[in-house]
Amino acid sequence: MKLPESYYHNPDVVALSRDLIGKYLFTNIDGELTGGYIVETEAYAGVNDKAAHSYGGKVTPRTQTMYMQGGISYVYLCYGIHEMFNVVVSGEGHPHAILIRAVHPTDGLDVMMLRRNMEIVKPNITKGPGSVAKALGISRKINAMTLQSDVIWIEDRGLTFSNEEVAAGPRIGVDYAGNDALLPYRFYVKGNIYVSKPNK
DNA sequence: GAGATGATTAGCT
DNA sequence: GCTAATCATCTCC
Repeated sequence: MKLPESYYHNPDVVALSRDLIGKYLFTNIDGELTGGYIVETEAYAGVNDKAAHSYGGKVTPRTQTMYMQGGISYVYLCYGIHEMFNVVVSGEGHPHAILIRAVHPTDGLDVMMLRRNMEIVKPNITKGPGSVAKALGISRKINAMTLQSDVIWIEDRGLTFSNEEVAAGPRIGVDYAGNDALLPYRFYVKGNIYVSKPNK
């Protein structure tokens, strides 16, 4: 049921971001299975996107992961506190990535609560990219890991959302990117309680 | 080797 | 709504 390697080789990162809505993301870290279906994504489109780390074809020890063959993870630390999980897509040399911003949890809720230091399940348990990574146990240790592994993977369980249920809009937290900050590269399920920020 | 900064979040007002 | 927390990474010297 895992999405095949070829799924990630699509060079149209924006179309894939839309398609990932409703897919199931799972991790099996330290023997604890956690996961749920994706309700919010953002596309980061290669060398021409000012908001992407890879803008202008920049390659550094951190960003080299984005240039690898699609179908792997890209995990990195932001603000010294939050780790973010991205899916690398397209082919080698094309630094396209999709940031997973929110997940609707279905499995391992108790484990997520422990990781998040929560007593009860609240919507913000997997709301926002930093929260998703923490709840699912994602860390930089699994940077550049293939999504065909048994540690982290994405499944298609036949869940789909219609175009009426999915909205597109500008990305969050990329105001510095000038005109590119306005691109409708963010996709989310309207009204879902796990979606961050504007939600209508 | 030092200085600036960010795909953010939580907690308080 | 506002702001502190907090550090790997990048950019120059």
